[in-house]
Amino acid sequence: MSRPAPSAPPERQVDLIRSAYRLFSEKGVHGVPLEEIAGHAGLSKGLVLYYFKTKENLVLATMRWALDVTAERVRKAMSVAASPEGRVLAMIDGIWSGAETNRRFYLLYLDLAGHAARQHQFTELSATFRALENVLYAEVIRDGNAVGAFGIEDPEEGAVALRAIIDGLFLQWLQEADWERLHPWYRETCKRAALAYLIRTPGAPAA
Amino acid sequence: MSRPAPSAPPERQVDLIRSAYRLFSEKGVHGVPLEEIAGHAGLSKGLVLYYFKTKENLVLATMRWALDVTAERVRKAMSVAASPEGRVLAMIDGIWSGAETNRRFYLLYLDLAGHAARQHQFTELSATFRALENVLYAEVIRDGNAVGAFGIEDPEEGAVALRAIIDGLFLQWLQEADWERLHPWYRETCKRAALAYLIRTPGAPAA
DNA sequence: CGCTACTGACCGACCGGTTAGACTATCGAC
DNA sequence: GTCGATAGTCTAACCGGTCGGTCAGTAGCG
Repeated sequence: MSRPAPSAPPERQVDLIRSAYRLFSEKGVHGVPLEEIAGHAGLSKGLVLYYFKTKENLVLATMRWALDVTAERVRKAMSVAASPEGRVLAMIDGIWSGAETNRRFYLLYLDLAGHAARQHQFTELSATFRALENVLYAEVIRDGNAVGAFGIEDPEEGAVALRAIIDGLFLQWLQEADWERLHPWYRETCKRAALAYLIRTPGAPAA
Repeated sequence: MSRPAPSAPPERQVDLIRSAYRLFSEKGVHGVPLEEIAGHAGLSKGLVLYYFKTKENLVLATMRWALDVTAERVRKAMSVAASPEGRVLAMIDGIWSGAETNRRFYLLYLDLAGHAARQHQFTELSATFRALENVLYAEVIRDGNAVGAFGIEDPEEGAVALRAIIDGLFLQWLQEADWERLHPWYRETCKRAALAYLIRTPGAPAA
């Protein structure tokens, strides 16, 4: 009754990953027993191990999934605008899409960073993700340079710095007690800081 | 013999905190049992609970201690230089003091951020620390504005952004597989990014 | 004697992982 | 067409290790 027709098998794995994602970001990876993840998805603990073999695998899969979804969201947000400044602003709007979503993702991302610094399984995962994102950022910067809007000598380094501004603001924002109210302020601060960094000669438009 | 003359009582607590600090940053707060911390300091587990009552208290005390020590180090580093640019550079040199030290501190700081976002005990601690640091940053920016070296409208916001650059670079650096080699590069990138953000009109000295 | 520092044995909860088996579902053999 | 056989999905009960915390008690010291 509770599980009438066994739907498509891969379906269940995604259910588990989704409920793991939510719980991990709420309580931290170490704070969530497998039983809770399974229960939250209406399944039994044994099934989690059946599909993922170990908890670490589940964590890995969950992070991969979250990274993919988020990267895709950002990529989509960037593709609309035309001018370099516009693309940066659109990108930042896309990244700071909503308090709840951002909080969930970045809390998990924090866990990932901690794991990446200590276990090479996670190091690879985070390196891949960062490399992908940084290519995007560098692209935007290169475009901006080409039109004369930005003046960044080394676009690769610029990408790292731009990313630092974003990540660093998220890191601070996460620790705010009233993060929900402050979300818009951090988003706008992010825009201002990013443009202040990228645009070397203010007031001078295209070349 | 092993504990001949009971030295000053607070001595032992600092021993425990120091060994906790080292182990927490190596393996993460959840990865270190009390017994290991005590053993590492040549004491028994019971004593840890005797002094700190709970593990959470020990974690709190350890983070407080690490924050204090680090803040003091940064404060000292800033006080030497004269020009605004010089102070910023000295500050960044002071912050990026060494790969080992930085890694230890920031890995613990990452844990703190995660806890701060979920438990209000830690929220307060991190808020206090951030407030203190941001006052320092804002001060430097205000000084730079006054001499015409910087062009930041809102020094408070500038402090948050400056901090974001630093934290964000640390966050990325931590996840690098070869963090030891890359430490100098990140430090210099930090300087360039900070100055690029702070100095609005390059080439234009004092007002 | 009483106080503080300290230990080691112990307890109970928690949790990742194992296992035996139930319940289909598909498919070939007759 | 139906009857095993085999495979895939899923559960519930269980196991064993780990770890925070308790406690009874010892040792030195004023």
